[in-house]
Amino acid sequence: MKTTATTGRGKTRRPAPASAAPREAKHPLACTGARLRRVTRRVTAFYEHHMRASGLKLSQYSLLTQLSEEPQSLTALADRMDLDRTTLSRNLQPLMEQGAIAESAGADARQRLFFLTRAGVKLRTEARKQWRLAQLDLEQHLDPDFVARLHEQLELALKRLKPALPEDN
Amino acid sequence: MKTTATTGRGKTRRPAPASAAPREAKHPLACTGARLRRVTRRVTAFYEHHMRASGLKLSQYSLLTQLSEEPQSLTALADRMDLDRTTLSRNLQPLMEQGAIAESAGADARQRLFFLTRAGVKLRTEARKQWRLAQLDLEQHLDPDFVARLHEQLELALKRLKPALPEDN
DNA sequence: CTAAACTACGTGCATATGCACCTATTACTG
DNA sequence: CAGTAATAGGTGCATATGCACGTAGTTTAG
Repeated sequence: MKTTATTGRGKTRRPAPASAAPREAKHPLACTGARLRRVTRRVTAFYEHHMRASGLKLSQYSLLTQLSEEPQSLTALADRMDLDRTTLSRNLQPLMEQGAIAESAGADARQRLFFLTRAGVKLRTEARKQWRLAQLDLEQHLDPDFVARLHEQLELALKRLKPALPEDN
Repeated sequence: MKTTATTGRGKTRRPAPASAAPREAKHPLACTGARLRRVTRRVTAFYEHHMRASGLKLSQYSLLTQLSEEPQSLTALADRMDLDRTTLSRNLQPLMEQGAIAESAGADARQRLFFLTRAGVKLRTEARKQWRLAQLDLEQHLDPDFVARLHEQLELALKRLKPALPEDN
């Protein structure tokens, strides 16, 4: 196998082929998804670092926070968080085993309503301190206004993508 | 097993306990991490939907793209993508089994240099068409300028967070 | 030159994420 | 009311993600 077959130095930054679509005349059409994923990885690491002491992952803290507002069914929570039902179901397990979250039957025999136990409330309250430090530290690194603008953009993106992929099938 | 015992009245949705949250006068100090993760989930789903036909996940396409520039070692690639080395190592496996990526020894006996095989190049070329449609569709949903601004912000965030968590230990 | 330090990578474990497919209830319909 | 559609969840499978810890090759201190 020729190791360098396809390599051939690709640094010749093309001088705009003048033939491309108008949209790309401006930007190189980079992958938004990959960028988002990458930034999310780094930012997540940032939070995890701070929240380590709390014994909660960022995702778990988020879950507790969502449930702290009111008991919710799996589907409702999944919709609210843009999470797959089955993912959410499994994400809840460690927290249930840990006794932070419990479930009760809903009006519907199929439904399971999840809610924070007393221990869960306490756990979240403690973790919130760490989360707060993480958030403040992040805003210090990124600049508070920058973060505020980013939040607006993220919210807007969510709104605009909502109808884009409602429920495929 | 029904754990409903302790629950009793699960439907007593408490009327918003007059929450004491006067702290954040300016903004509600929302979680940037959770928002990013949520948007990333939705955007990822958007891409996956389009790329389905290619047989590649967005993450795999990203990997192939990174490697298409030049063969790289695990660590180098991991650094470049803000990915944990071990995560990257495992993400490469399906692509290697699939024959899209292969490895060769580097100058250093410890190192493994990964590169696209001929099949990998082809696979990526094909997938790129789908990716392109996804990207264009996304930009149509979000507005191209919006996306451009978002990219700038994400890049800036990366830059500003770079020194924040170099290599913990 | 040898032992410690460093570097590149791997394994086991735990969680995160979503799809295809399956079961149990409930709602709807003729 | 039987039969079907719609709803709420679950399981198995595959990938994604990162940490703690372990191993082998490399560099460096003495």
